[in-house]
Amino acid sequence: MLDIRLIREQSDDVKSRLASRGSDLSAEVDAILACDAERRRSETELQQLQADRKRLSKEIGGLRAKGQDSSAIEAEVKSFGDRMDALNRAATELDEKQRTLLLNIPNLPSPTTPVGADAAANPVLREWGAKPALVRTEDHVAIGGRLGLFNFELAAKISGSGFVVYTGAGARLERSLINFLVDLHTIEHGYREILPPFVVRSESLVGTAQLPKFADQQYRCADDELYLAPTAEVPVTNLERDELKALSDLPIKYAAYTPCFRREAGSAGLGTRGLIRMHQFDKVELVKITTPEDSDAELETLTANAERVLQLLGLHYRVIELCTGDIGFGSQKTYDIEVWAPGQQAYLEVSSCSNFGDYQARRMNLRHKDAEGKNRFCHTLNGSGTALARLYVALLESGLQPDGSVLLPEPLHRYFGSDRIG
RNA sequence: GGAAGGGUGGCAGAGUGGUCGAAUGCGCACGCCUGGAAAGCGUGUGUGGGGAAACUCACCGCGGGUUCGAAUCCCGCCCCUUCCGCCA
Repeated sequence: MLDIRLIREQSDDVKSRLASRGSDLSAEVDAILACDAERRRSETELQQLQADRKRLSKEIGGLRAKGQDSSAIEAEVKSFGDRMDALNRAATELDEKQRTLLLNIPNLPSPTTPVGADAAANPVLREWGAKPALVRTEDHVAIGGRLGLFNFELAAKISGSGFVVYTGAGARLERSLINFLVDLHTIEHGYREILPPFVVRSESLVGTAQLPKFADQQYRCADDELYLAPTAEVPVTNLERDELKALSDLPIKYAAYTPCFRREAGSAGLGTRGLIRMHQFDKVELVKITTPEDSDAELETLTANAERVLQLLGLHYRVIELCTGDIGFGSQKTYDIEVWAPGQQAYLEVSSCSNFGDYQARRMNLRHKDAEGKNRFCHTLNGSGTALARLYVALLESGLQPDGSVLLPEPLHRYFGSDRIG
C-alpha cells in the first residue's frame, strides 16, 4: 500500500512511476485523491461537531451536578445528531473506499529498477558457471519416466491435471532437496527455520498483496474462508503482522519449506511441460524484515544466499533484474535467478528475490522503533531459496550420464544416500 | 458439533454511564546515584486523522443501538482461549 501522503503531495511523480510499469493508473490515482479530499472534508466537519458536543455535554454534567436545569443545552446537542450521523457514515464509507482503492495500486518501482516494457527488457546482471557439455540430452519428463521418479497420470487420477506424484527414488530426491536447502539457509546463512500452516486467512493474503487483486489465482476453501498459501511468503511474513519491533530485533531472517498452491488461471501451457509449472510445488522461501536503511543491502545478500544453492549444486545459472514492466505487483525491485536446463535448452526461473520496501508492511501494520524512538514501517523482502520442481528438472537434465543414469552433485549425496539415480 | 470465558497502550492488567486516553506493574528513554554496573530514586513514554500553528478530533476487537454523554448498558458479527464430543 502506498502512503496516501506521498500520493497527495507528489501525485505527478507517483503517476509517472506507476506508468513505468506499463499501464496508466492516472485515473485510479485521481480517484484516490478525490476520495481523500472528500473524506477529509467530512472528517473535519464531523470533528468540529464532536468537539462542540463534548464541550456541551460536560456543561450538562456540571449543571446536573449542581441540580440546575440543562434542558436547553440538551436540546441543542441533540440537534447535532442527524448531521453527525450522516457525516460519520460518509467518513467511514470514504475511508473504506480509499483503502480499497489503495490496495489495488501496485508498488512504485525503485529508482534503480531498469525501465522497460516487458521481460525482453530485463538485463542479465551476471552468469555463473557454464552450460554443461553433455554426451546425452534428454527431457526431464523422459528421464523421470524411464527411472520411475514421478508420474503425472497417477496424479491426475487423484487430483486432476497440473499435479505430480513423486515415486520411489524420485520422492526421496525431492525430500533430500528440501533438507539440503533448509539446512543450508539455517545452518550456514543464519535464517531461523519456520514450518508454518499451509492454509491462511484472507487478511494474510491482503498483507502480502495477493488479495484483493489476485483472488482468481488462489485456492480458496469457501466454507471456511481460508486459502491454500501460494507461497511461504504469506504465512511467514504475516507472522510479524501488527507487530512493533525494536531496532535490536532487526533484521529478522526466516527460512521456511512449504508446498505452494497456485491455480494458474489463464496460464498457457499448464501441464504440458512436465514439472515446470504446476498447481502444487515445493519451495524453500527466505523472508527478511528489516529497516528502510538496510533493505537494499539485505536484498543483495538474500540473492547471494539463493545463488549459493546453485553454486553448491554446480548448476549453471544467470541472474537477471526485472524491469519496471515485468516487476511484481508489490515489489519495488526484483532479481530473478534462472537455472540452465539442458533438456529444455532454456533458463528456468528458480528464484525471485524482491524488496517490497514498506509496501507490505503498511498493509499488515508492521512497524519498528527507529533510533529516535519514532515508529516507522519496516521493509520486507523475500526470495525463493529455491523453488524445488525446476531445480529438480535442472538436476536431472544436467546430471544425465551416457548410460541414462543421473549423477547427483556431491552435497546431495549424504541427503539422498547415494551419488546417483538409476 | 456442544458449553463456558475472554478481546483495553510495546507487554501484563485495573476500570459497569460524565474530568477515563484510561490506574498500577513491567519494558523502554533520559537523569541522579556508582570507579563501572546492578539495585534504588526521579522524570518521561500509545496510535492515527485534521491543522501553518496554537490546537483539536478519533481510537479500549468490528459494526449498529440506547443516551445530552458509552471502554462501561443493549444487539449483531469477527477472533482467541478452555472444557466436552469426534478424530490423526
